[in-house]
Amino acid sequence: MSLKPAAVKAAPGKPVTIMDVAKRAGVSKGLVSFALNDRPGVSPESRERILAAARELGWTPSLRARSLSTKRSFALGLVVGRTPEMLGADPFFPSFIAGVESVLAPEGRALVLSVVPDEEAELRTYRSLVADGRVDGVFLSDLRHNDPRIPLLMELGLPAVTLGRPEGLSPTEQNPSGRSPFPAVSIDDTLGITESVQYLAGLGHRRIAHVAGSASMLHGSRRRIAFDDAVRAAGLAECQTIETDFSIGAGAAATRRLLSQDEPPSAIVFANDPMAIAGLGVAHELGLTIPGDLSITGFDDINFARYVYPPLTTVRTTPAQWGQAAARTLLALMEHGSAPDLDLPAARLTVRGSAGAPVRSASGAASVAGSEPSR
Amino acid sequence: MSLKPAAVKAAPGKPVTIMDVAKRAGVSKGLVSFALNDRPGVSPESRERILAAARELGWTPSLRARSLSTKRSFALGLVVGRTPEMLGADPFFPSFIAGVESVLAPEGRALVLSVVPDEEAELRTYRSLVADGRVDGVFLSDLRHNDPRIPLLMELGLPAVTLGRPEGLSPTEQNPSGRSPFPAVSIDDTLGITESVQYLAGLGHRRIAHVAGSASMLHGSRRRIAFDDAVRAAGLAECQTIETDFSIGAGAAATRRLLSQDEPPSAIVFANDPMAIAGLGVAHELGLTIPGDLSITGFDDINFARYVYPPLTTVRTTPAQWGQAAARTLLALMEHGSAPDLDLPAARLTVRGSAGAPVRSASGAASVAGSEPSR
DNA sequence: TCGCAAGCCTGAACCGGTTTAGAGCTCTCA
DNA sequence: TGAGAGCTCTAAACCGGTTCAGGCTTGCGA
Repeated sequence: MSLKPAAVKAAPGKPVTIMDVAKRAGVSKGLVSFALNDRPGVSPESRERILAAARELGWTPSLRARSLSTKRSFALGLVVGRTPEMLGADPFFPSFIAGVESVLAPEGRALVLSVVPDEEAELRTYRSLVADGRVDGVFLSDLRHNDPRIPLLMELGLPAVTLGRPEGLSPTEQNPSGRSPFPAVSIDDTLGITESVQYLAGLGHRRIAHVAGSASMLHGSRRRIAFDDAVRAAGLAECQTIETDFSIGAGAAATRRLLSQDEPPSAIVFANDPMAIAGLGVAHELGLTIPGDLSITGFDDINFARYVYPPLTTVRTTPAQWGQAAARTLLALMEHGSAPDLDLPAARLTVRGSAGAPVRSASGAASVAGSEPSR
Repeated sequence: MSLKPAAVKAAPGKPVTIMDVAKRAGVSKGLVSFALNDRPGVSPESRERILAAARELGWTPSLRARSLSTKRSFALGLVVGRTPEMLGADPFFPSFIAGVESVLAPEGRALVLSVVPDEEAELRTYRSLVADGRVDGVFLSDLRHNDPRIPLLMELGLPAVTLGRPEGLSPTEQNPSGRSPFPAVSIDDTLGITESVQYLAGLGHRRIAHVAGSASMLHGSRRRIAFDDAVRAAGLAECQTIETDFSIGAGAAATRRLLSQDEPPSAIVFANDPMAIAGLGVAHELGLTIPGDLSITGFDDINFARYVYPPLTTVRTTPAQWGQAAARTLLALMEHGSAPDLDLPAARLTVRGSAGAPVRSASGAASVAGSEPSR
């Protein structure tokens, strides 16, 4: 009885099917299916015989056939609505995807990725993913106010997990409560902003500016609100906020604008690291010393943050863990029909060198023109 | 005759199938299939009637059923063998993927993405993608010497496109010529390195170092050879090369090592931008002025390059266009069974501020303090 | 007028699984 | 002893397309 190992598929002629296994085990193909999906109604002996036959033949059920009869695709989708530049600048997605993959791969699930430039293409993509039955569920990132994707996914009946808790959905006929029906996996990012402001205020900064992300994005406006709250709590005068689109270029432009004012801020809180790094560059270009003349904090703790000069004081997030948690939640949702919301540990401030005590504490900003103030 | 637009699927009950269309058009389902895939043997009238029926019912053929009977998946795969950190630091893949997507989406093809940490997982992933019939072809990036993926893909019979021309395959039984059977889409990256060295030499640099990528990667060793050649052509003494793994951290460490020598280089050519940016940080930290005390060039022209200080002189590559070209080539390969190699325009040097004339031309390292040379 | 080819079309097999109705058997309990 | 329950298992339908063998018309040349 030569038990050939699975690897020996020998004849490249025809792939082995469930029928081959059934014949070899001397049962019907239906029973093979039952055994494989370990469902009740198969005697232990038969089950063993069937599994052995499958092993010997090196048989794996055809995903395609399974897909057709079960109407599932065993794949999850991620649609990223960003321009290539925005995507490239921000390491969030690569890390997030790596986290997702680390959960999906062992489960035999694949990830279908789409990158689309605008909202119209984004919605169209969800529609076609569903129409083609490409995916069984999707990840929803970069939540926006009154996000059109949520009613769309409800309409399409596609399971989803949101990265963060959606808010500001206007109630619709289908969704009178205005609440998202999808589980949310969230990381509190307000604490990091709060800590940043507290830290800066504690160092003696009185004029702190905020280079915010797009207010149409939930995390953009949330961080902005956290900033305002923290500023108020710290008893600082009103502090300036500039809204951007989260892009590097916008971060540079905002920094330039802030620093060219009569009374420039002595510290800037950036809503993400790429903008903070651009801000660092602008400050250097203007001849400012960091953190002497200007303190800078970022958000995300991207890989670069540690290696720019001075190393960026920033808020550390963990996109890979977020990806893992989101993937697990989505799988659970699909398996049990529901899954609880999940809150990951809040993002905390990581202190490095880009923020420090201002050279002159409160009075006025150091003169900007010449690089060296007095000395 | 109410022609309901496709969008009106009304009854969410049962999805429309090819049978519904056949009935409505008064033909057999076989003929519908023929008409849809416009194959000969369908009269113009029938074809028109069938397409109209399909339109009226808003019918799209089921991808799953098509997959089962045609044994195709209408999806392409990309397996990225990088750690999350490496992936996140380098915007190559996001841009590349965006380019790929821009070609795939209109064709109704999807992209299946896998991120794996090591070579073993990488090879396993290709195997399971094929076993599951998830993809009809794959992109092969980050080519290595004697790349094990090439014989594997040949064995699996999976169409592929290589990013760059593979070399150094040892001949095997199946592949006695040792040549890759897959079309290659390449960008000459040696010109950029050559230009970098020429540019630096032209500015008066005599001691130019190279922080190279991993020599096990084809582009790593190719850039290194280009560097050596260019150095020789410029008549410079032997120049130092440090091999790294392309990571930011390694770039920083290499820079530190180079600059701590008795006779440090006056210019460093980095094999990618993340390392160059880290180099910039180290130089600043050591109190060096750039480009007065140290000139730096990078490779790739990532988004950050323009916004660091000083803006990075680097070699511009176009990953998105590479992605487009690779996707088109892969589609052509799958359609016609073969596709020609394609060479994209060579990457060229983009001059910004991070490289300049050394403060003191040849003799020794310049004094570090002042930033303005003479003017 | 017949034979034959070409064009159009149908019916059925097929892809490789899942699922369901029900057959056959054994066991239990009245 | 016989009805009914419970278990194991089979056969066949089904998912929704593609593909192929062959049937029916029609037209043309012999």
